[in-house]
Amino acid sequence: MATLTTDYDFSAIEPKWQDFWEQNATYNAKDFEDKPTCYILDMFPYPSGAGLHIGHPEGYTASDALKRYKKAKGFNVLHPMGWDAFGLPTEQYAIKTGMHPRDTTKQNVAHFKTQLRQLGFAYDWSREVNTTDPGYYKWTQWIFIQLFKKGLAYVDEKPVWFCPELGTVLANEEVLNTAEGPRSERGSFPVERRPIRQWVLRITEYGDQLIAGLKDLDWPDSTKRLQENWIGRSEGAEITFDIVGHDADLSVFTTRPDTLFGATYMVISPEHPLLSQICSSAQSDAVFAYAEKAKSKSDLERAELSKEKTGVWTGATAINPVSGKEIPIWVADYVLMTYGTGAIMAVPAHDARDFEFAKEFDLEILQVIDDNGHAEKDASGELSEAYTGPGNLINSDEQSGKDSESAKKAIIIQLAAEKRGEATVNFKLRDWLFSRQRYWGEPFPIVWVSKADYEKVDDSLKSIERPVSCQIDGELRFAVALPESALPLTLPEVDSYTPSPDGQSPLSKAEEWLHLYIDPKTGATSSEPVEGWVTGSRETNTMPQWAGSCWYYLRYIDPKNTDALIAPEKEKYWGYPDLYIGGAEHAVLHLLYARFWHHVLFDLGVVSHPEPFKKLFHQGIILGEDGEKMSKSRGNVVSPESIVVNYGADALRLYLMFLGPLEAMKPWNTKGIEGIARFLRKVWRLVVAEDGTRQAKIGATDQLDAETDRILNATIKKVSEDYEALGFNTAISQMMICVNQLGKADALTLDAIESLIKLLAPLAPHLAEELWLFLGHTGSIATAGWPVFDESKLKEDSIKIIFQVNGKYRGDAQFPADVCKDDAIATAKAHERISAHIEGKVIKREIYVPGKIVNIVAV
RNA sequence: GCCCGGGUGGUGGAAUGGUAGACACUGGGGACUUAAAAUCCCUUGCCAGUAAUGGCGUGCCGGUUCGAGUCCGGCCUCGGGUACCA
Repeated sequence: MATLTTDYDFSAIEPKWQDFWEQNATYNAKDFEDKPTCYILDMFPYPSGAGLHIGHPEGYTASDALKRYKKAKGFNVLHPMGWDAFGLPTEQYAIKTGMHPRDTTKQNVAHFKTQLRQLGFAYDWSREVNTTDPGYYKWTQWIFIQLFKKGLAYVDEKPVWFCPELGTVLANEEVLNTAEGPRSERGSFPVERRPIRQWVLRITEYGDQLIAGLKDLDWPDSTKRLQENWIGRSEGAEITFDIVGHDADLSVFTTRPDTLFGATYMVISPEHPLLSQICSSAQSDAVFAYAEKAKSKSDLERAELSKEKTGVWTGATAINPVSGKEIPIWVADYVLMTYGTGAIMAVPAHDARDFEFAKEFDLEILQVIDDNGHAEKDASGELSEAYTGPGNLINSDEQSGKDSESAKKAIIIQLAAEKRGEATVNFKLRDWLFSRQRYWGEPFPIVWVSKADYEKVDDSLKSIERPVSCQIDGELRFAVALPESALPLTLPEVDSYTPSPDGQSPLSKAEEWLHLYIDPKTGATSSEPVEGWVTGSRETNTMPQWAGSCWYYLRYIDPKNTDALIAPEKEKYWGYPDLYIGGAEHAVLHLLYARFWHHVLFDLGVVSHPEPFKKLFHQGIILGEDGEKMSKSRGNVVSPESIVVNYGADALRLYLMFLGPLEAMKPWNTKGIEGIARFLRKVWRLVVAEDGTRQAKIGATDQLDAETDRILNATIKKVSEDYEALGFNTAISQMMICVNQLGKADALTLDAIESLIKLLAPLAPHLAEELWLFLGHTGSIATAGWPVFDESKLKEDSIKIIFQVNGKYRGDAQFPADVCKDDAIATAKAHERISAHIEGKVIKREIYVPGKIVNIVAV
């Protein structure tokens, strides 16, 4: 099968080896093989119609190279690929063209796969997964049922972001705050708030575990911190205030119970349920008008327009539970209904927002924490800013004199005794809005039945501790899970993929699919009435795209299992991914959602480790040549395909890695690839002579000259270490140095050339395989092992010592490797330039760093 | 505002506290060639000098050190994330 070209002809070489790896299953993982395992995971792509972007091959080259390196080192490597194929663009295309999203997906996947192959990525395609495959989403639905039964899923009608253009609700995280107002992240369409019935997952119940689990993860610190901030755990207290003249009381959450004596007013959110009850008749018009205005604004708009604080007094007052003072209750939109209790105690002296508000409306500011001179004051000694630091309490009756920390505890204990408060923990993290009013997603395996029928349904199909109910078409309905035997619940065929303008999913029009009869004992379903069965209607929402991507890394381990999500013995053999490579744009959402599901699966006993991704690496973004983000509108997009045509996949791979550190954001530079192309031609010519025969100097000696030998061994060492640490850019530099040196040498050993080719193989696999074959080997270089360096060859027999005067370089000299301190210093002082610099000066110190430096300190 | 990253030649980037600029790209010069491509060699931080050499140089200011791109403190600036979370 050899193509004996005399020149480096990548277009002939590359497809041949791509076929070879696939046909020989060279890089397929083998379950239970008696070798150390290595599971390398890429973030799987959404197969869009546009095909691969230059950003995809960056991370994928790194993982492919690492995979080949690990394989050569003797690991049983699992490196799979799949498709995150549910999602909006495909569905938008379906709405426009009427083409079934399934068919579009099939085409796009085929295109992506071809492109990935052309780049030489040798995935284990026998383990390919596709989130839209019923055999896959059967288990996505299965996981949902487990969440449902554990009481971690519920339905809520609440104001959510709705995008009329996309016809669906969006999670808070999928909405961007732009100059034109809130817009959808995908497509940048206007979005609005609408109350719609939603499935929600109680991710907040895992808040503590998700924070605690971060501690042992080998992730970039910045990503861990990002998740930590996003979860936003804060410890504090819930405190109850009596309202004057009302039976109702008002609870607030605070992280600063130590400042309670300084609470001089309270604020409730405009959406607070108590608002209409407590506001006085005199104030009700003003309060109502204010609340209406606030409601029309979103959280994002409120924040945006928050240059000045606004608010209205409700006419009500509350009692400060420790000072007994009567304090006014205001309504203001700077207090969010979605965090804590939707109401706060305002301590203007020690909270920047409350301070600003108090100044605006001339409310009392009482300092209760001694700032020790840290806070700015005006001429009359009044605070001119809030002091938010800790300190000893003042103006706080019996608590005065205590420091913040002990006062917090003391006040909580006191309040708890009076049943007016308790220590609590709050999270910034909200429950996860888990439904979309779309067609192209996993259907919920849920049937809605009446209350009377619900009571007949077997417990195994229910969320027992927390029954899920809601109003559908004016009737109270209860959620029942389908039994496992009914999975997968597949998508029905529909006439139109267009969601209705009222926010109903296209599935709501699939009448035959929608209405059914269900056996209350087993959950079996039928489209015809059966004696003793009850009527029900299916859930018409579908799951968001995150669902399928939450657990795909598990399915690669056991992709075809029809009886379980994953077989326990395979799960134990492979464990979790040893390395997960993907963009930092998923630092919060995908990685948090997947961790949440994995924690739940761990609690269910499905997996044996609580955390899915022990080690995470973010590849950087490749910018356009103008240093800006690549985008069609800027016209700076580089297509991988055109590079492959002109330079070959090996050149593209090498160049992507040579651009800079993998984690860095770096601009593309088309000219730079010439250097890599030159390098590959040099490697080729180092082995293959112009007449197509082996270069005569290979094997012309059985001993390399010392310098070449040293550089070769140093290269094996550095390249191995760099691959291990994903430092591909410096590995390539070192291989260039090595190739330049091998080119200079008069005679080479065969072993030297073979070592170099092995080192290069992970990054330029096609070229390496071809040269390996050319040198007379049969079979893949993947099985040829990894070169080993000889430590003794790294030592130079003469070493260069740098001479400095006062820390400045002034010369150097060669010494035998075992030179002693006194000789080095004596030689330095005798050196022409050194003596010129120390002449007439007093030598104060002589520093000798063995084998490296002599520094003479002279004044 | 807060939280992360960065700032090194004309460019991408190298540098366990030890000669800053490895390795490349670009530019300049040369060899080979009828010519071009390819290839090879020299050169390429700035200033002064024919040169040897000297001075200056890793965003800015200061500190620690015999010695700082690297460690510490304070700024400036660019990029990303976040948005009143009590």
